[in-house]
Amino acid sequence: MRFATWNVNSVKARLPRLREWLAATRPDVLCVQETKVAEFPDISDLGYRTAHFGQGRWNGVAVLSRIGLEDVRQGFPGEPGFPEQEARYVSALCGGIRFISVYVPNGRTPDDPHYTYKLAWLAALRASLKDDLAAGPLVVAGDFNVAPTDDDVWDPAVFVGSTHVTPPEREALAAIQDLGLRDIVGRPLKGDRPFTYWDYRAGMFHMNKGMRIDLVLASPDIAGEVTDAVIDREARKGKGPSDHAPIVVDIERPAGDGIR
DNA sequence: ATGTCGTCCGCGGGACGA
Repeated sequence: MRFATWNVNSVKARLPRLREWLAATRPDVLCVQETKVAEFPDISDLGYRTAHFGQGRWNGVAVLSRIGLEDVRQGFPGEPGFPEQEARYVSALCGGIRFISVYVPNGRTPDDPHYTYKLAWLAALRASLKDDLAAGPLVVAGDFNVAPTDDDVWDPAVFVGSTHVTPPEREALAAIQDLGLRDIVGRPLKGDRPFTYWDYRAGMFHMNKGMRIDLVLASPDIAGEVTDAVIDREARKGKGPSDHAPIVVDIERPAGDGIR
């Protein structure tokens, strides 16, 4: 079985590349972030069903699956809003695994109300995941907007005083992992840094000045079945890429336990 | 790092978010 996560930065702008990538990579399940549309485009011709929580101009998350899509949940109990709920969480059961696609609030700057919102959102997500973990195998994947350690940013000195690297953000993320979720780090296909995001500006991708802010966290049973995990930097190249690369994970479990 | 790209409004390019 193969699954993946990808912040596409607008599914409308990315649709040709998303379709090509799905056809070439054929994940059984894909967690998508930043769809930026109200309705997800029809990709049923590629064999995928879609669970989408869209908001329109901002945010938007989806789970795409070709191995079944049951018990869809848009948002989670106790989820904070700003002030209203935003489209940052959607989950579904696919082949007996709960796949959760998350787009964690950016936080903007540490003195911004959005930063407080980010910390509250992560704490509430932790409480929700604790219940989900008790129910069975799960994967929570997406754009966490937190670099777990200084090794996960191209130059820690540049990020002093910025969001994504502050101790409270890292502690909130660590508290989620401490539930027993394992961080499945993708292999970089070039260089030795597992970055998943490079700013569009200033040739950052070309210079490999990136960040690892997209994460795949898996329950122990799933983590123990991982045979490979790769950051598909090819998807960050060329004309009209997202600023994030997909993380593609292979596990030895047969796709969908026959549920297709 | 603030060098780009996406959205919206609304018809040209500015405002905003990331």
